[in-house]
Amino acid sequence: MPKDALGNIATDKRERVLREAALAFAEHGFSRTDMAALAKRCGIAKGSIYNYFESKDELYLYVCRDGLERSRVAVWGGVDPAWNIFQVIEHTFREGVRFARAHPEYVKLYLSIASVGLEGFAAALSTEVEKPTADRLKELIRAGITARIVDRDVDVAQLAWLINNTYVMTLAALVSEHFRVRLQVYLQVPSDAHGALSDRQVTALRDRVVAMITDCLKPKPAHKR
Amino acid sequence: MPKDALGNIATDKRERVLREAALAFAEHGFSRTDMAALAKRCGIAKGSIYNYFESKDELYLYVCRDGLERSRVAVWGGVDPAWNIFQVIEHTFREGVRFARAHPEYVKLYLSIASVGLEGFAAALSTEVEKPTADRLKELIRAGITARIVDRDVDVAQLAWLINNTYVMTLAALVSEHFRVRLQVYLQVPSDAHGALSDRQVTALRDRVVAMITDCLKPKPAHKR
Amino acid sequence: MPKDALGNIATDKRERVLREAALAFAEHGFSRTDMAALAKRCGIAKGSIYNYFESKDELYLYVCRDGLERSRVAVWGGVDPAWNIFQVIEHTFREGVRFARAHPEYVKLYLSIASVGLEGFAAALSTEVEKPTADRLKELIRAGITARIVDRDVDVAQLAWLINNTYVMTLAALVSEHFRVRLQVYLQVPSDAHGALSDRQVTALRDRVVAMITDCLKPKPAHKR
Amino acid sequence: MPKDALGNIATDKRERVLREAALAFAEHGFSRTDMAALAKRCGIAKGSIYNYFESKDELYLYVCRDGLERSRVAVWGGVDPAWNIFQVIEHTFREGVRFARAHPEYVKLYLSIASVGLEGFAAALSTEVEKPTADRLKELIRAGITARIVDRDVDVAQLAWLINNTYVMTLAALVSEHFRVRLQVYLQVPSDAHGALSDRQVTALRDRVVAMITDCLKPKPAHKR
DNA sequence: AATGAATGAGTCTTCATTCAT
DNA sequence: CATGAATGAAGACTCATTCAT
Repeated sequence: MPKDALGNIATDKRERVLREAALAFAEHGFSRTDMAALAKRCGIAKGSIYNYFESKDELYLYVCRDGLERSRVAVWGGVDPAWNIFQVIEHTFREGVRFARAHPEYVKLYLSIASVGLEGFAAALSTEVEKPTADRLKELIRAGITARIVDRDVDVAQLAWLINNTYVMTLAALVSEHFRVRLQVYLQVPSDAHGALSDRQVTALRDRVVAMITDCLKPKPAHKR
Repeated sequence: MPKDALGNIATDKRERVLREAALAFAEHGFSRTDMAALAKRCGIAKGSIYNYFESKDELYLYVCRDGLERSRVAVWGGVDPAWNIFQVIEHTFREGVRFARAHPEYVKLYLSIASVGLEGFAAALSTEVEKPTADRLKELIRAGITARIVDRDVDVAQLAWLINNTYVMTLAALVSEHFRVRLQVYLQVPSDAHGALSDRQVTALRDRVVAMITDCLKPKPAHKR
Repeated sequence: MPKDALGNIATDKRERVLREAALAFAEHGFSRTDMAALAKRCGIAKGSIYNYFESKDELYLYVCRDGLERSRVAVWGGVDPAWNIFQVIEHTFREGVRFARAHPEYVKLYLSIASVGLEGFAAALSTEVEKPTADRLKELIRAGITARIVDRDVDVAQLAWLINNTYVMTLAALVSEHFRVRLQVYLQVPSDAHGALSDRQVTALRDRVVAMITDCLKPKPAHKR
Repeated sequence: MPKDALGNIATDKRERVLREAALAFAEHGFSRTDMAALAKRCGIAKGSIYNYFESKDELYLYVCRDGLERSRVAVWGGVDPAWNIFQVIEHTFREGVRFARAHPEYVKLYLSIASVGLEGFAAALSTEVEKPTADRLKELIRAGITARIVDRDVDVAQLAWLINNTYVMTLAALVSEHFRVRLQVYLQVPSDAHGALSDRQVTALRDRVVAMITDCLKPKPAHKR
């Protein structure tokens, strides 16, 4: 969808544009991001952006897609096909949290695609983004049931949804003021003066959440009989 | 915070302004909502809005707050203090879903306070909105444990968070394109041509979700022994 | 020119309106003075001003005229018809300075009628305001020549103009940032931290200026022969 | 202070903008000058002005400064360092009057910086504008005293102030309705139907004023003895 | 491909004035 | 005569996009 020119420029310039655009959109939101200011951040001329992309909309869509792909690679890239659901959850939550801390802008962009006023974008991305994860989670749960490491009575789809809800809410808490406050109100995690969570707290939180999910998956003793 | 004039005008005019503003902000988002167009929708002159509110920002904040209060009343207003956690969940999910279908705009506004670029607003509202629900849920779970209708080993705070996550995601699916698609991808709920969920589907979904939560809460057979 | 209503309201309310209007116009200038804010300062409703005056323009004109009349009374009111030019200058400069310190707003309004963009107003007021003073000054100088206390060779009209120029510039320095700075640059009068002139400095300045004028008027020794 | 773009555009376009802005501000005053109308006068788009200047305020300040500099060059540019005070007064009044007739807008802008409501601007400009002239005048008077062409008893600072007061009032009379009326009331200069002064009258007026000043400076016969 | 000046529709906000109560 | 809500034209400023160089 971007213009050919995007492929013809130096790699580091392309990376710079995509990075700064992601940061800008994440920081100010779509509407409040100023193309002129963005160009300046990128160290290029205003007009140059329009050599790479047709419009602000297209740039936004591309940056979102690109960011979601980067997330996917970071979180699922190292997943071993041989792993079971517990190993995968352990891994994806760990990598997801790490990625959210390293690149909050991409998580923010993910959250923003659900934003009011941007539904036109969402339609294009939602399935594309959610389907692969949903399918893998469900497949892993089913495999877990077969392997008798997951309770046989669970509602597979529902549980996959719950796991991903938890994942999304956990990452959201790391990048969004609102979700961080919400999480703290529920889980009573103290925050420092600026409201940020420490590495230690984040790790503890992640482990606590993973434990909860594991607990939901585990075969119930009563049923083992 | 609004100007005195807001309190001096006819009730139905005030309601009209608040309703139309909520609809407009929910439909287009904060930035893309045009004050002139909004005034026209309200059937008043552009300048009149500025007799009621200092600025677009103040109007937005007021409308959000107002909408959140309306949600609270609709969902928690009919809760009987004598009810246990299961009854309350049953009730709040039922009323929450009903409210979301009747007034998707308010749910959208709730989701929007987490939006990028509006974090200044969020700070003012997040705790105010989340705390009461969090406290009540946790209190109900604790009471349930005491009454031996809830598993004694659950992590109270975590479970309250999980319940509310589920609530939020369910309602979000009713008002947001992205969350609806996401839910359908996970739960494989079919949608009609326009992507909307039928009443029947929504009811079934709600019951399925409530059942899952109930299942998480119930004392585990293994522990009963 | 004002409406009848102005004459029908309590005297203290009328005084309040005229005083606050003078202060407001002097502080912000005509264009930047807000009728709503002015009404609030006056402790009356916005609409009430329009019961007294047809328009902002009319109010402004009336306030200017009123202020100029007050100046005239304050400065020329106590002038004894028997006094000579030196006594009158002594008196008017003393009272003028006193008035400017007590009511800088009226002096500011005088200066403002010369402002660009308000020439329509000026036309109505200029002659009305300047003529009486010009005539009295010239008459006094002529009488001084007859009485041989003023040099017989002076250009009467020119000197009257010069005296009034000096008067205007002196008062202007007391109420206007620019003219104060200008005067200080020329006369090297030090100012305090806020740039204001002390009573002592003002008195000294006034006497110095009056002395200069007196010097211009006095018969030249060379001519006495 | 203006943006870089101002320096990058064609010289004639820049000159056009500065000229039209000076004319517009001088004609209507700051507040009543409409940026959209100004842009049209300049033959450019509304937004273009904002490529050159941050705001209306900045444009105004720049135009004033620029105009004052032009005045300075026009009036003082041709002054020969060897000239005495009489020659300089003769020259500056002649050139000042010529400039005021050719570019009344710049003289109006000078007068406007003293206007009520614009005092913020004045602070920045007053000293900058007045100091050089004040210093040169005082130096010339002092040199005149040394050369025995100026009365040794004059108050140098005061006389410099008086000379400049006269200069300002004379030029003001050429560009401002109020000051013209005021001057005519004092000096009984007749005006034509439109109130304007003819070239002949202006020249006569100028010579009369210069003569008065010269008279104030000249050594008094009494002292010559 | 790069630049950045030019554009003008669009947006928020102000404010003098009116008028129903 | 008092009030203050209502009006809508006006005005400063923004910004995505274009295009000549």
